[in-house]
Amino acid sequence: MPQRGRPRGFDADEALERALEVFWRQGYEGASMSDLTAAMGINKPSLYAAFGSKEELFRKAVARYAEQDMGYARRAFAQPTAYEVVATLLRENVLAVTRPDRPAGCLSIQGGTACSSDNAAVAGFLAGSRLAGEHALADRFTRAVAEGDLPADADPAALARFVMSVTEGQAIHAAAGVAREALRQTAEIALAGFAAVSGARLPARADTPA
Amino acid sequence: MPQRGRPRGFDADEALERALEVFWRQGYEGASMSDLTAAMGINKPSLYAAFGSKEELFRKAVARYAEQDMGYARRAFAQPTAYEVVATLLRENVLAVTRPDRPAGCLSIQGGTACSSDNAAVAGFLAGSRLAGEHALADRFTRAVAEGDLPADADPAALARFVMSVTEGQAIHAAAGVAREALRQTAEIALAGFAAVSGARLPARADTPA
DNA sequence: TCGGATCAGTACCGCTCGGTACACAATTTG
DNA sequence: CAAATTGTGTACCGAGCGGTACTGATCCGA
Repeated sequence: MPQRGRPRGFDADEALERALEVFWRQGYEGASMSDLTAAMGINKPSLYAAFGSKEELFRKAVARYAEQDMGYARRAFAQPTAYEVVATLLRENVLAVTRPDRPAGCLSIQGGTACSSDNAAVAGFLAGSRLAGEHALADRFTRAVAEGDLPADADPAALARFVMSVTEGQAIHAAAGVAREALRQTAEIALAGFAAVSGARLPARADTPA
Repeated sequence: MPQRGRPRGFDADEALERALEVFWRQGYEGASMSDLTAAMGINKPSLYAAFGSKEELFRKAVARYAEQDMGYARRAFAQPTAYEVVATLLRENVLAVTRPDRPAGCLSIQGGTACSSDNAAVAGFLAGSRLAGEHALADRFTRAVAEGDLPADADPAALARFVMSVTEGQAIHAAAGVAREALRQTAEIALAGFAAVSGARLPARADTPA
């Protein structure tokens, strides 16, 4: 479709990226429209024309986040065994929540776990998307049981809940300023614990780094 | 000291309790002064006279929370062995974050992990108090190494970080509505993982419930 | 070159925020 | 009783909130 009217004077993708970082650092309620427009380099009417409302902007930011910052989760799910799925998930999560070029922690939690009653939908939306990820991990574990790299009596949902609890706790630690190397240690403890408790089949060659 | 002037028309302790619950459910920024005064049953000037400011009220609420809702942590630290410390901590944490008579989750996280730049001190204060608890757990593990119920090569700080990550993740799960029984499973997985990885000396009689 | 369409910028909307001035009520002390 | 002291309730403060009306500027197709 050919363009009609005056062309947009800013890159919507880049503006969304800036908004994402503000939401990540300050949370949904803590990010004011002034904070957002200042970071995005546009005025409010442009923001509303391009993104609809503050809440729609937030949801689009979360979608962008899921695509470009949670990609490691999809890579993890594609690993051949449950052990490697968890190893990838835990280790990549440490990197993701401590990237020097991004805010610390995870948007899904920093965005807001508690909100005023007006914005309860935002907290609910974030909680729901985290639980959806957990459900996907449980499904992956169910497949692992079928494929024999988890024992038949393993509880996929409970194991997934354990792994996600660790990653969420790590995200909170990162947001509190805990260093990447410290979180790496924790991830290895959690991984070894997962292996011991789940009875997961281990990979042939040890891949625990020195 | 004898009373002078008009006596206070409300119970400050009970009012603080109501404020605590509002902060717990809605977070520091999500709780407006109107929300607070409505729940406390007093007017704003009374609140300011009795508690100073919104932030001071919050800090007092957190102190009260630490005393009456985190008591299980002190009980846990008093257990005779590292294994029992962790078992108590994880199991009692599940109960604490899913009490039917309280908001779901944990005030220290629901209070706010991310804030507007004006309120950054609040998020920092909460993060600091969580890390202080973790440090206390690490110290308890150091003692356990000395007492021989953790092996000499155990890393107290890393183990403490692991345990706290799990409890924080569980708190987030609870706030998202995950049921107590589900979190109990997760706690048992984490406990068994801790035992396996740390090499903690197990208690003589198995105390894993059916 | 002109009309329709879309975007940008200013200036504003009603509302709520955290916080307070002030008059009045209730109590103790003399 | 009066004076001193402290809490209560109303009514208000300046500031910032999320969101928008409106005026120009800038593009396209005819």
